[in-house]
Amino acid sequence: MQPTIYDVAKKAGVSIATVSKVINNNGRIGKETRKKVLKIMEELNYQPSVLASALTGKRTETIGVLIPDLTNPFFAEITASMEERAHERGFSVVICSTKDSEEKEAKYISLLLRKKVDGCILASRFKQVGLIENMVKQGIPVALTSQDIPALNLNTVSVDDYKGGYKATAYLGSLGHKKIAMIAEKNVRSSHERIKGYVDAMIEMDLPFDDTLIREVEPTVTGGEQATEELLSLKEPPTAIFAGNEILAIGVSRAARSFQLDIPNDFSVIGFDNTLLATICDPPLTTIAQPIEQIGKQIVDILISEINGELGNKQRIMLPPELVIRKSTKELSIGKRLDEG
Amino acid sequence: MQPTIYDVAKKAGVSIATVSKVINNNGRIGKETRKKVLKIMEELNYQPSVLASALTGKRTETIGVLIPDLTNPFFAEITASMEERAHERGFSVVICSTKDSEEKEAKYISLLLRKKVDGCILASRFKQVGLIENMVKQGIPVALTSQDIPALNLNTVSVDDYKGGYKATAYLGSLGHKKIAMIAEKNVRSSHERIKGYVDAMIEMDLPFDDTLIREVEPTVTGGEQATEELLSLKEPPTAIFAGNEILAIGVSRAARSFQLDIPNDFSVIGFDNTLLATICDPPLTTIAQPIEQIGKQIVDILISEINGELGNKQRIMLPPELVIRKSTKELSIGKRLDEG
DNA sequence: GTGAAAGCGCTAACAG
DNA sequence: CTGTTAGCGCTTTCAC
Repeated sequence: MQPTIYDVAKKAGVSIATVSKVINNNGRIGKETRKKVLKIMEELNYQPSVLASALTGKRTETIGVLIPDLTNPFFAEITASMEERAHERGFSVVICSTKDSEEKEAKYISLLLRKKVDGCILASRFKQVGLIENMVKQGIPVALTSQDIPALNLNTVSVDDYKGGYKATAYLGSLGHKKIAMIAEKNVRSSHERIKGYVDAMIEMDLPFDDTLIREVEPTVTGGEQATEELLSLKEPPTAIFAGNEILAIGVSRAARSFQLDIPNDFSVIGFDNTLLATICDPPLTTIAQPIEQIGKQIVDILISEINGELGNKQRIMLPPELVIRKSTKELSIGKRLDEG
Repeated sequence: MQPTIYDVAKKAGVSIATVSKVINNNGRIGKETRKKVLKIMEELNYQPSVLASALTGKRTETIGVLIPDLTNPFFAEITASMEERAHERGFSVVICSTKDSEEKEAKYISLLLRKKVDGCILASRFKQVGLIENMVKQGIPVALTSQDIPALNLNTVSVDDYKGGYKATAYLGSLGHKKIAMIAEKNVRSSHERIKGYVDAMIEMDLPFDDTLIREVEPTVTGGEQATEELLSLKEPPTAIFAGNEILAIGVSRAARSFQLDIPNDFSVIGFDNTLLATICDPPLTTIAQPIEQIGKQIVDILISEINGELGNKQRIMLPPELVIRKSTKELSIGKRLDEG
């Protein structure tokens, strides 16, 4: 159906070797010959088969990307960034949503192996370290993003979650808030780091806190909502909450509103990630921005470097998070401060 | 690096033909032999190369998906649904974001052709009909979603945009709103259909309207915001707006609020799509739901049927949209009705 | 039941 | 400069 190199060769009256050379722009080819071959390729709308090419030892120009869930704006955005960069670099990406299922992780890794992808990016929350080791052993380049597995020596690009947690909390403190709570996603390494940042900032600011102020929940709107309701029902409720991501932050806002609290006048919320959601919700969220674009771009670049064998030793890059101030945070009003006296 | 069929054959003491047969579960193979080969494959962690297999005429088990933009929740959600279904059916997907660029459309189509994908899904806003015809001519199965190109006889799954527009408008009317405006996305076929639905509903309800009540804008929050500001500045401003999608609807809400209008008490908004955004914004949006899951699933199923040659003639499926009532719409208050006399 | 061998479309020496 | 040829890893007749 689709023309092959033979069709081009025959029609151009040359050998397939010659055609191959003009395709790959190598070897010495006469100017006229090249022009003729090019013309025929055009006429036939010939597209060289990446399959056949890869079979002879070249690359498939494909990288596999495993993410937990495309419908989560954070992953959608980072995937978009990886996809864009990969295409710029001549690679395409095959996306696999693991849904946090170990079964799917295994299935997709095997799938990617069979398809002979040139490399793999595991974005966040990949569970089975053994599978990763297996790939590495088979010689396929692997890179991690938004998660670090210190036990493995792998290329990694992630944001400094600890610093992000610290910054968020410190900012709330700088606004005069004393009672600051944190709602974090459960069972995720990066979330633990954010909590550590929160804790250290609280200690450093000499602000009292205890376990009741730290909630680990499912990363859903209702998760954030319920935790907030509980927190606001405390005898001494927090005046500000640091939410570990923006889905949670939206839950926080919703609960606060149901308690008749005006954001940011009565109550402040800060999120984490800086996805579309932060700009879209009302009021727009103050948040700790991850450089999503840059993370995606850089992880792809590093993976491709490794594929090209250009990498000496593994890269471990930690990008700084940044505070983005919008409308969901405000100085604690004098009245409130006096209340807390 | 990775083991091949030869490695397995040698270690198992059989020929590669035999191994091939056990892989594909065809031909007659002795029970013992099969067991032994299977065991060796396991030991070697052998993954048959899809490349080599495809080169002999089998499928690549890959489908290409072209969408405008992954960071748009609607496309992210539909992509997620397609990806999930494709994997269930044994296919993987390579994602290409066209960013509405004709250059990228052409580049990605060519890429997918070179990779020998088994088929292609074009999701919305694909511009160059010629490119599609080309693929079809080369024998590549193509399916369309969220867009119909009546000139081409292609498999299509989309929502009934006309009916959706009609329903949205009729619902607003049923709430007592008389002055209903529409803000739609520019230059998109499906958007035009939604407008038609709006117009027909207005006429049928005998509600007055003219061109000033219909705005076509860029599909951004600010697009929706500005249009709404203009509409609300009219001598007789609308009491309800039908937004062509949820990004626009969020812009509408924002502008309404800046006009000191309370949603839904003073002002109603209805959106279209029913993405995450509708549930997340405040108040949650009443909207016309597209069956996103189903669209994604069905388009994949149809494409695979065509790949398998199981399809007699092309399918053109139009799914019904559904009204989802949330908190952004409300009966027009008596006061307002009297005002309007 | 099993294996030998041709061929899928292309690349990479190696000749000429 | 251009062509011949031997694979790449696998499938598929066709013999045995």
